[in-house]
Amino acid sequence: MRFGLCCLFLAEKISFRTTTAKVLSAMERKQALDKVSNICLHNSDNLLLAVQAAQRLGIGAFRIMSPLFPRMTHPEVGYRLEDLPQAETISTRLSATRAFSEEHDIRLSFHPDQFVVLSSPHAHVVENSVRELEYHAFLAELVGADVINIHGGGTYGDKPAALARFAEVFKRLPENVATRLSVENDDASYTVTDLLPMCMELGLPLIHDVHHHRCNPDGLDECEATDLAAATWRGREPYVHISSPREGWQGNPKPHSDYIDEADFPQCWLGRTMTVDVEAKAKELAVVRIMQAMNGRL
DNA sequence: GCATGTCAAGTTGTG
DNA sequence: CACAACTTGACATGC
Repeated sequence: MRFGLCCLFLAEKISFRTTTAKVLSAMERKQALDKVSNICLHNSDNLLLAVQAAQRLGIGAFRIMSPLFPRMTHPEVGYRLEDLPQAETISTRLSATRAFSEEHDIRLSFHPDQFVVLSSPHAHVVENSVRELEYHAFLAELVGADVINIHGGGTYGDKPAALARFAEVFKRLPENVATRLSVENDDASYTVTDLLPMCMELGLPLIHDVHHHRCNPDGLDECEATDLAAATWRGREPYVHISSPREGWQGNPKPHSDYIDEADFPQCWLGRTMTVDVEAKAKELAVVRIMQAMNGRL
């Protein structure tokens, strides 16, 4: 079992920069490309530092933040890597990240944000979503990430119809996206039970988020959900997600706490081969703490 | 320096 | 009906 860190560090001096479309659009094109080039290089440098820090801390997976190349897909201020003055240095840095990650078996993934909705009835939403997935796949190929994980999206009052739209879009995705895509149960709409038939049909891996499962239960117990989701990975190492509720289980359980409560770690995960992404505000400190708490029982 | 408002994008649930 | 939540802060601006 390996544990994964999501996007950011708390104590380590590793940071990622971003910018906004508004700022870039107020600049001359060349000036904007200079600015974004500096940010992309900074982020590529820090991504290498991130996987090195993960390796040093015994963390076996890292989720890369989506805006590694900020606003790359924006219709007005978007750009290609080769447009950036420092493109070559940036590529070199990403290759180094890939080489380091492969050498030390650090698994890399992406989790595009809520705007990626393949089940939407709106053509422009789906179109933007596919473009966003292509951007993630482009980065994934450069750094050697094997998973791009999204949610089912909205239900629009009819889950089967929404999932049918999802499936149709999936079948048209470019190969570099389709071979990396996974879908995760969420805390409001789609459960493991909802997603499983589509995942089996499409050969699409299902990520079991046990916190979402507890917020949005479907009758499966955690072991059943874990087993069924794991089978969709067809021999690849399954991913699962865990977090603890900030206000405890008696309050609103959805907001994430700083650390993982050991009691929230499913017993039936013990001894399994899988990647456990830790979604906790204390970031690498939370990952290290739960790894130590579970030490000897994995 | 530090506080504050803002930032592309979707959808759902809460007050 | 506005707004927070989602995986989540960081940047730009003005004092």
